[in-house]
Amino acid sequence: MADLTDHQAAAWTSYQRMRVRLSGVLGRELARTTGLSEADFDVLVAVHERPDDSVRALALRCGLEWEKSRLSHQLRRMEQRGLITRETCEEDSRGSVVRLTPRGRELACEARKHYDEAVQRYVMDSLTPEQLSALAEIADTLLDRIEITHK
Amino acid sequence: MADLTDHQAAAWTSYQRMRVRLSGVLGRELARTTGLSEADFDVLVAVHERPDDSVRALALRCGLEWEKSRLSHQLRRMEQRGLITRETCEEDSRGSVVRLTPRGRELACEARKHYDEAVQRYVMDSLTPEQLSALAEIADTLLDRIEITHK
DNA sequence: CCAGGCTAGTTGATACGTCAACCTTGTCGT
DNA sequence: ACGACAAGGTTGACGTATCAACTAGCCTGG
Repeated sequence: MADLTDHQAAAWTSYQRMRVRLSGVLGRELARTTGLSEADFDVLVAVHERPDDSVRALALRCGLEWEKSRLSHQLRRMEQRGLITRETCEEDSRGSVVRLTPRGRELACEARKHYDEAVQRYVMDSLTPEQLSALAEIADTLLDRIEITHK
Repeated sequence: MADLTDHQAAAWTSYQRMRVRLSGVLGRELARTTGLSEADFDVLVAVHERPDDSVRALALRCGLEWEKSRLSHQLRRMEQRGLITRETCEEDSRGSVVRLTPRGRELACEARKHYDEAVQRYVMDSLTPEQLSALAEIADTLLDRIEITHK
């Protein structure tokens, strides 16, 4: 197996730096404007997308592609801060149903607004339509690749 | 400020999924083959690139673009595991100098090999040269953008 | 129907990251 | 020369991520 070429290594470095910086600024933007972490945000948005602002924990877990213990810890903290509630599930009493509190709903909307605006500002405003399409295509290609070699 | 278009939102989602999956597989690859975390790896490689396998903590911090407390915590853990040592700096007794232990050096080389091979396998093998160049250009564009709006 | 295994979720331990407070040492203006 | 301030690092507290072990409810073959 040959080493990476200089060109490849440079591209990889740029990607890594971009990745770190980007989640840095987006995360700080969220924290500053709403006091939420990205994990909080992901959960709130995912739940808010469901009818009734409530969803089975299992479905949430699959949608987010999170470890079950990660979700469990995160939900515990969010419940303590009054963003969500947890009830035991009707159909399967092993399961639990997550529901947004009014405060959770409010923050979800607020955060979504700020977040999208930041993505617009930091990403969409800088890339040409061709670049954006190229990025999507690259991402989907790599996702397929990972999927395949890991199944 | 207009909402993101469907196309933009889809591209962003793909990027996010790719980002998460990719660091997931690369991280697990490192852990499996060498027992190192990505943080360990970044430090070991950065130090190993220096003459004498040693470097001023400050320089390391700048190179990695890490918070100072992050580096401090990380170095403490790595010192405990026998990967590095810390001595007080000659020229400036506030500072400290990080040095690889033999074991640290060995792991740095081993890990570098596995990591590059994984990048090759998961990324380079799937992308056309055009896609790779496009990715690098996108990353550099966004890095500039973040740099500018944040200075 | 019931024993084994499977599944949903929780818990505890440990590692990682960030923030703010702190300590020590250098530096610079006066 | 000295006092204030800045810089390099450490520490503690807290939130976050992962792994492994566990609990409890469901389901299926015999």
